[in-house]
Amino acid sequence: ENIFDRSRMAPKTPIKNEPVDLSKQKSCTPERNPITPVKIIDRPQPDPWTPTANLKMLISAASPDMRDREKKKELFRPIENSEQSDTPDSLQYDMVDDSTVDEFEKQRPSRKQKSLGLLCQKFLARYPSYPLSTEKTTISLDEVASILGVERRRIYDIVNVLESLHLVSRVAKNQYCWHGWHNLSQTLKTLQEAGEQQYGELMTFFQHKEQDLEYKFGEQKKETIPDSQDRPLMDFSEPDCTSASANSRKDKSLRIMSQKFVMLFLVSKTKIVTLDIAAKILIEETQDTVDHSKFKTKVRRLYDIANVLTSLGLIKKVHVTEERGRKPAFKWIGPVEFPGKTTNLGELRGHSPISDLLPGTQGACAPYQICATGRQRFTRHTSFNSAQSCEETGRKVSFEPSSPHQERQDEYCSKMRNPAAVCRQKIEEDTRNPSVTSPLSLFSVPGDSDFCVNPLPQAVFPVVQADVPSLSLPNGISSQAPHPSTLAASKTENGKPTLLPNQPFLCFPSSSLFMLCGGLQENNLRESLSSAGDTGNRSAEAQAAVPSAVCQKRSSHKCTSPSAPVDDEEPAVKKQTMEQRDLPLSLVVSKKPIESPKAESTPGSGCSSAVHLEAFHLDLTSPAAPEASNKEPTKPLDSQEQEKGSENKDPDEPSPGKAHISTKSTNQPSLPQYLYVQSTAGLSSFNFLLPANQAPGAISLAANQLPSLSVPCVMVPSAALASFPLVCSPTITSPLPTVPDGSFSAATSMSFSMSSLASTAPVFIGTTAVVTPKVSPAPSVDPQQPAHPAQHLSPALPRSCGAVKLDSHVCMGHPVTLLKLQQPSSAPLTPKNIRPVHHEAFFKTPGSLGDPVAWKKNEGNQTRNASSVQRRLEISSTSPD
DNA sequence: CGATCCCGCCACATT
DNA sequence: AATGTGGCGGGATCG
Repeated sequence: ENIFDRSRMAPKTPIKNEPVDLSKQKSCTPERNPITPVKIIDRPQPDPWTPTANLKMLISAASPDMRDREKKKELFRPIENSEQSDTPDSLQYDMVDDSTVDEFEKQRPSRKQKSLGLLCQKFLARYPSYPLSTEKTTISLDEVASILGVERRRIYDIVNVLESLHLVSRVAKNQYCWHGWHNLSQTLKTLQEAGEQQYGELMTFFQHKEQDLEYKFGEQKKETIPDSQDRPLMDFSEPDCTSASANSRKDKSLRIMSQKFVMLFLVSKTKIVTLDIAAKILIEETQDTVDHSKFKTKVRRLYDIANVLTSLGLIKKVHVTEERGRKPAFKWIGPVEFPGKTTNLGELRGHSPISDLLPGTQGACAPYQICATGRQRFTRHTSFNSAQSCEETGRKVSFEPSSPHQERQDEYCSKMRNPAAVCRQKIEEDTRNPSVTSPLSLFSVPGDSDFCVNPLPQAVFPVVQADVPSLSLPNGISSQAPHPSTLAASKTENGKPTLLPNQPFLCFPSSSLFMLCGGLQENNLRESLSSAGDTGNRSAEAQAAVPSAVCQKRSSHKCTSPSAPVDDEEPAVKKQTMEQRDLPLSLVVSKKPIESPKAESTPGSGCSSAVHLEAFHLDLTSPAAPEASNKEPTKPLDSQEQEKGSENKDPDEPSPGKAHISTKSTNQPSLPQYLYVQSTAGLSSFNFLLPANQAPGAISLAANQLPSLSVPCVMVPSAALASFPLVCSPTITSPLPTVPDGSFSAATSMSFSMSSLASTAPVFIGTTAVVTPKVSPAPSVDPQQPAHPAQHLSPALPRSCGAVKLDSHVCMGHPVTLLKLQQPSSAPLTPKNIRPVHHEAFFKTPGSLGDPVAWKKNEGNQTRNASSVQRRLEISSTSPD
C-alpha cells in the first residue's frame, strides 16, 4: 500500500521540481537515442528500449494500480522485441514472454521481474543515452521511484552505481542529474588507471594478503598490521581526503565499492572477476573482520552492483570453474580500451568519488607511467645475458626508492605483511640480487617481470609463448595461436613475448616466469613442452600433483565458499590428513583453465578464469614435467593423477595449450628448450621455461612415472606482487637423486604458492640444495643470484614468502626441494596447525562448520535489536581465541 | 541446496 | 525532529 500511495503521491510532489522533466525525457529519449548514434564507444551498449517502452512507463505511472501488470506484459514485451537486437544478450529480459499467456498471474510478479537489474533497465530507459549537452536531465528520486513502482531504496541502489560511473551525479537532495554515457569511457579510463595503481599488482597482492590474513588472523600477523586495523587502508580508497572528508562512513558505500569492482575488471587481464575474489579484495583491510558474515554481505552487495552493471551492458555473468566447482563470476564486456583521451586524473579527483580512489600522490602519474613503460621492457628476460639484467636491475633500483608508489607499496607491504618480512626481503634482495627482489617487483607490472637466468649458454630459445590458454596448440609446435580472447588481445599488446635478436630467450610479459632448466632427455621436449605449455602451469603443476596443494584445494572444496582463502588456512590441519589424497589438486588446477573456457564464451578468458586469489600452486614435480612432455598421451597424471581422476582434462588439453613451444630448431632434439608457460591464473601467472638440455635427469616420464625431473633451476620471478620469485637451482645433474622414484613426488616436486604476499622476496630453491645448502649456486644459473637462495629463503621467507602457503604446500608430501626452503622436511605440519583452527571458525562456510552457524542463529534471535556491529563484535570476540 | 538477491529495518546523515 | 541515505542481512526464490 505504501508503495502505491507513494506512487500516487509522487507524481504530485515531483511537480514542484520539474514536471517538465518527465515529459521531456520521455519524448526525447526515444528519438534521441536513435539519433544519438554518435556513439563514442563502439561497444554494443544497450540502447534504450523502444519508444514504446516509455509509453508504457507513462501508462504505468498514470495508473499505479495497473502498473504491475502493465509492467509485466506490455512494458516488457516490447522491450524484449526491440531489445534483443540492440542489447547484449546478457541482459535478462527474457522472462516475460510467458506472461502473455497468463495475465492474471501478474499477481505474482516473480522475483525476477522485480530484480534490480530489470529495474535498472527501466530506469535507464527513461533517459537518453547521450543527452544533449544543452539540456540537463534531472532525476527526481521520488518521481522515479513512483513511476517505476518501487521503493526509493531501490533507486538508491541503482543511482549509486550509476553515480560511480558518472552516468549521473547528485545535485541535491532527491535530485540527480543524468549525464548519460558521454563520459563513460573517460570514467573507465580513470578507473583503470586508478585501479592499476591500487590493484594492478595489488590485486594479487590483496588476494594473497587476505590469505595471509587469515593465517595471521590468529595471532601474530595482526600485530604486525596494527595500523591497518585501526585505519585500514582508507588510503586506498580515499587517499586525498582521507583525513578530512574521508570519514563519512558513507564513503565506503556502494558507490565506492562499485568503482572498485569495476576497477578490478579493468585491471584484470582476463576481464573476469569472480565474486568471491572481488568480495575479498573489496573487503579491504578490515582484515580482522574477515568473518564469514561480512563476506557474505559483501557478496550480496556485489550482486546488487553487478546487476546494475549488467543492465548497463558492462558486464555479464559467467561462471568460472575451479577446483571447488564453479564459482560465480562476471566478465567485463564493456569497452576495454579507452579512446585516447588522456584523462586528467585531477579533474575527476576533485569531485567524484573516483577521485577518492586515486592514489594520494598524484604526481604519481609519472611513476605510474614508468611502471607501465616498464612493462614493456621485455629485456629482463634477457637476463640470460647477465649484462642486461644488470641494467635493468639498475633501473629498477634506481627508481625504486624515490617513487612514491614505492613507498606506498612498502606501506602496503608492511601493513599487510609482516614488516619484518619486508625487511628481510629487502635485505635479502640487496644481498643477492637487487633486481629480483627489489620491491619494485611489485611495481613492475605483473606481466613483465621475469628473470631468467640461463644456465645454459646455448640457450636457444625455443621458447614458446603461451598466450592464452585458449589457444590450442597442436603439438609442441609453437604455433602462435591467434588468440581469440580479449585477453589475448590485450595481452598481446603488452605482454607479447618479444624475441630479442641476440638474446637467447624471450621475454614474456607475463607476471612470473618459471624457468625450468633441466636436461630433458628427450628431444621431444617440444612435445613435452607443448603439452606442458598448455597445461602449463596447471597441468604441470597440477600433475606435479603436489599433494599439498591438493589438500588445500580440497579443503576449499568443502568450504562452499566464499572463503577461498580459507583453503590455505584450513588446509593446514586438514592437509595433513588430506595430504595423502593429494591428487585432486592437479586436477583442480587444470580444471580452471579447462572448464572455464567451456563455460565461457571466450576460451582465452577461461584460462585465466578470473582472478583466483587462492594461491597459485605451482607444483613442479619431476613427474609433472615429464608428463607435460608426454603431453597428449600421458597427460593424465601418471600415477597419481589417475587416482584423482585424470578424467576431465583431456579434452581441454589440446585446446587450452597456453604455452607454445617454440623450438627454433624444432627438430633438433638435443637443443635446450624452454618452456614457457603462462599461467592462466588470472593475476599472477606463472610462466615456465623449461630448458631442456641440461640435466640428464631429464624427464622420462613414460618410463617411470616418476621420472625424476631434474630441474636444474627454476626461477620464478615474482613479477608483480605477491609472486615471489623462486629460483631453484638444484644441482643440475644430480638433483633429485635423493629421492628415489617411488616417491617421485618427494623427489622433485616443488610446490609453490604464489599466494603469499610477502613472496616478493625471491626464493631460491635448490633442489639439490636440500642436500647441500650451498650447493650449486650458480652452476649455470644466475650469475647474480647464485647460490644464496636456499639459505636465505628458509630463514627469512618462512613467513613472508612461502611461509604461509608454501609451507602448506610443501608440507605435503614433497620433502624435497621445497622443504628445504622453509622447513626441512615434511615438517610443514606444524605451522599449519596453529592457524587453521581459527580460520575455520570464521571463514569456513557455515555449512562446513557448525559453529558459525550456531552463532548466527543466536545472533539472529537477538538480531534486530543488536546492531550488526554488535553482533560482529560478539562474534569476533568469541571466535578469536 | 547453494546461488541469487528482494525487501525493508534501522542507523546514520542531512536538512 | 523529520527526512534523506544507504548499510545490512534475513529469508524467499531461483536454478
